[in-house]
Amino acid sequence: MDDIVIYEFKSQIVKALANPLRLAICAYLLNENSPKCVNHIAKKLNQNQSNISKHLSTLQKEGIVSVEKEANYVRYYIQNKPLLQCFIDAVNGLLEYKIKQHSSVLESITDKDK
Amino acid sequence: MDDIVIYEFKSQIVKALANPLRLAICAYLLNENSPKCVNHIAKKLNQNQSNISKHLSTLQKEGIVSVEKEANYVRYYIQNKPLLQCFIDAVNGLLEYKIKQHSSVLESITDKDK
DNA sequence: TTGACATATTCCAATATTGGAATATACTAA
DNA sequence: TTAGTATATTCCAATATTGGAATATGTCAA
Repeated sequence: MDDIVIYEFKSQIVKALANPLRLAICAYLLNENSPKCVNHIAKKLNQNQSNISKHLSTLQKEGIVSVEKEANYVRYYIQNKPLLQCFIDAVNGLLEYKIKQHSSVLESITDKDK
Repeated sequence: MDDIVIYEFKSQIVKALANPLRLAICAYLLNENSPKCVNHIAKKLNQNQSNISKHLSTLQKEGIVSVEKEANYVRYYIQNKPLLQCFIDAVNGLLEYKIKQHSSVLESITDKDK
């Protein structure tokens, strides 16, 4: 198709989620029912503060997380939990499917040995 | 969390989809009801053959597409259409949501001018 | 004001991604 | 065999991503 531009925008969203640490941050915030501050998340994920801050910033740029400021704390939360959960579920499904394929290939190989 | 390894695997799947051209390829194959060969896809998307071939290869590595060979043609198709459609739907939702946020911010700015 | 703390940003080097061009491989038909 | 076609791979330079270290910014409390 010619509307490659729209895929550019879509890929920006996907790219924001295409990183193990950012996926871990999302998974953590999805499971919590209150906004969490940067240091808290950093400690939970055993990462340094500046790195987590940067990753949260890229998630925020794509509208995936948002912030709530109080005193000198900045607390992050998932903007649209149901939507992000759909995304995560789809990824989990794709991973499961990929693993199943792998194992069925392995089985067909070992079956031939019989 | 400590199981960063699992997020590594998940991010590999997401990365395979984190590219505008690969999203366009997926969208195209999702809408078709028969496998398509490399040159065909390349022409449809107005891209050169080697580039499309490489992108298809990265999609295949993550189990997103698969091939069917006949003569000197290699035809690609989406492995699990419902799952990939879920992924695409989630991304579309996230993009719509982001755009809505943007426009509501813009509205609140113009409202203040009144 | 000052010091202490939370967060953001900059700098930088290592690594990964990207796409075009050229080349290699594979299959078919004559 | 050869030529022709489809696809895959290699090479390479440009660009993007990544994370740590250092620094900057912002807020509070004394």
